[in-house]
Amino acid sequence: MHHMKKYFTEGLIQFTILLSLIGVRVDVDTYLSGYFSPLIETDGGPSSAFIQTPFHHYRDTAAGHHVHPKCPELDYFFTSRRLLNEVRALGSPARFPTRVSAWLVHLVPDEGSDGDELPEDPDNQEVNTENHQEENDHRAGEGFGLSLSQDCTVSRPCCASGELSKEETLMNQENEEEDVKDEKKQEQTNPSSLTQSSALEHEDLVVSGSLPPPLSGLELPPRLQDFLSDFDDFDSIVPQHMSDLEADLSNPISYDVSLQDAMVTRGDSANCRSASSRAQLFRLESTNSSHSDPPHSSAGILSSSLFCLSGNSSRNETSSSQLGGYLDEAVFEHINMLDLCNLGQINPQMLDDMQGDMDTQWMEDSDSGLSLESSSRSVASPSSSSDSFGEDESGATGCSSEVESFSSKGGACAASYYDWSPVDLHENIWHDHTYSATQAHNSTSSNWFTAIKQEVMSEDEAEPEEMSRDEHRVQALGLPFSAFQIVNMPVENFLELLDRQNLSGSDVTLLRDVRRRGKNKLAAQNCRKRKLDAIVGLQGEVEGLMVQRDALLRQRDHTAKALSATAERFEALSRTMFSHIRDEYGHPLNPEHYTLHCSANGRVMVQPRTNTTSRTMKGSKTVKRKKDKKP
DNA sequence: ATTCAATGTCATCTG
DNA sequence: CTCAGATGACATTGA
Repeated sequence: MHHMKKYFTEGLIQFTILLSLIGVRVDVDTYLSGYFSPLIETDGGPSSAFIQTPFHHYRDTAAGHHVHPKCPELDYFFTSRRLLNEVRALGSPARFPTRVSAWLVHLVPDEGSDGDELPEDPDNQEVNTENHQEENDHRAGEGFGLSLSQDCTVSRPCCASGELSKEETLMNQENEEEDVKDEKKQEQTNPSSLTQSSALEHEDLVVSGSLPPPLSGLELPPRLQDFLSDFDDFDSIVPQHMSDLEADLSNPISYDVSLQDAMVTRGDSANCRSASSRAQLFRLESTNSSHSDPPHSSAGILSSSLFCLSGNSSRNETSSSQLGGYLDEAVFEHINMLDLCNLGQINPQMLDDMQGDMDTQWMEDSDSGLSLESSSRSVASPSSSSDSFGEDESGATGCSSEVESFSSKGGACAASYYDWSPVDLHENIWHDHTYSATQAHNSTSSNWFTAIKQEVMSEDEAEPEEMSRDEHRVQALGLPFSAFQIVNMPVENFLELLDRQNLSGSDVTLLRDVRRRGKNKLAAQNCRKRKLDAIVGLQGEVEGLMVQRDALLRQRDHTAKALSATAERFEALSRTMFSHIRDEYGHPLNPEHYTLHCSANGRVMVQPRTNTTSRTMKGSKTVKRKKDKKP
């Protein structure tokens, strides 16, 4: 189920982003009405929307597990972030043809099936014209009228007619898989090279594939070039704000991923998106991330909560971050929509099959420490790594039991996982990572042991092995307490424990060290989280100040222009006045040597200019105030 | 082999 | 003084 959902989500997201960027509003609800409709379409050949990079297929395989080895449950988030970054990188059109060409592979055979000469094909021209129109519409901010169904009139027939051979299908898939493999490499290497190669590959596909006879190889490249040339102007296609905001997108603080922990704590629910806003995909007016919709979405619990992350990430962003807001919301909203709709329609057999993979993922999910929120989800993984009971505690306030139940629910685990309410998730993710210390402290002295014991027992069941060094040391003492308990028990109980157990001095020191290290570990984690919070806050502050600075600069320019205009008017008025003013000899005054001065009482006086004072100083006293009446 | 991020640990300070 | 928490600095680990 995860495979299918992720696969479809990926494809839809990418396709949606692609279409949205060229101004086509995509209504995915038509797909959601029938969950497997994409499958039906892909039977006849890979629909352009669903041959997109199947990251999760890769991630779920042994070869591709490295994609997100630490936190598969946050895979949505990271994948969305990765897609988001890709889209952000589209500020330069270099990467874009990779996706576009994948789309074109289906577009061309469809047109070829009509048997028309491509350059003269009116439909084709219509398509191109339509694209241009969409682009123009998009420029005007009105290009959201086209629905997916319209677009599918281009791509679907080729799938239905099965004109794409199996070979071509496989090649397409391989292409996409290669894209997946090269995704990371592209990040470091020159993106244009791969883009070109990908485009070439797709072009080769088109040329050498099972194209109908009317489509000769000589005709296609110009067409592709024409089509791609449309996207060469991508920067101009994309709304102006996109390019305006590029600088901000290259923000040196990459809090998109790394600082998510910091953002987590800022996860006020007010920023979460409501599923009711599904229909407002990619609308400019809906892109302000400061939504106040409560996070009561019934679907996409994890993703919706992660959207809170997204919202938080852009919460402090000012206008210069609007693009991120647009894309974040578009991407996450799609995920939110697709996330968990119609889960009940999944074949139970498939669910069972995938359960194994899922368990494997969770088993393989290993994260030392807590990774704060992320690892808090991985409590269920028995292979949690080494040196910490912190990951045991990472369930923190009550999370472990839920995850425990999650991992034990068999085929329903995914559903139950997604059945977590957003509030629950918030409680489990956005909680203060003081772990159960607060819980233990809040509990009365009589039940502190029970509270800790329950938590630890569930965790011990989940992780009978992989104990930390301190855990091993404590166990070696033969004490009926775990390191977790020792860390989190009240100090009076800890002292009582030290007294009762007839421990040697070294053992007492060991237990004290265990307790100290455990507490300090949590403190360090909190400290780092706060630090990231501070960084993000400062970043938002800087952005706000930059906006303020820009506003002040604009205001200064405006004021300078007004002042200049006023000075010109004053000069003109002065010249007019000087033309009527005469000295005692009846000679007109030279405006270059004299200036009018308005006194506080409203009187207007004639004064020699200061820069000419040296020349006219001697005579100025006599010339001054010859006439102070306005004409 | 090197780099880097994440995390754990220690020392120290503060309330 | 002890304790808990905060934080800088360093070590370790894994990608």
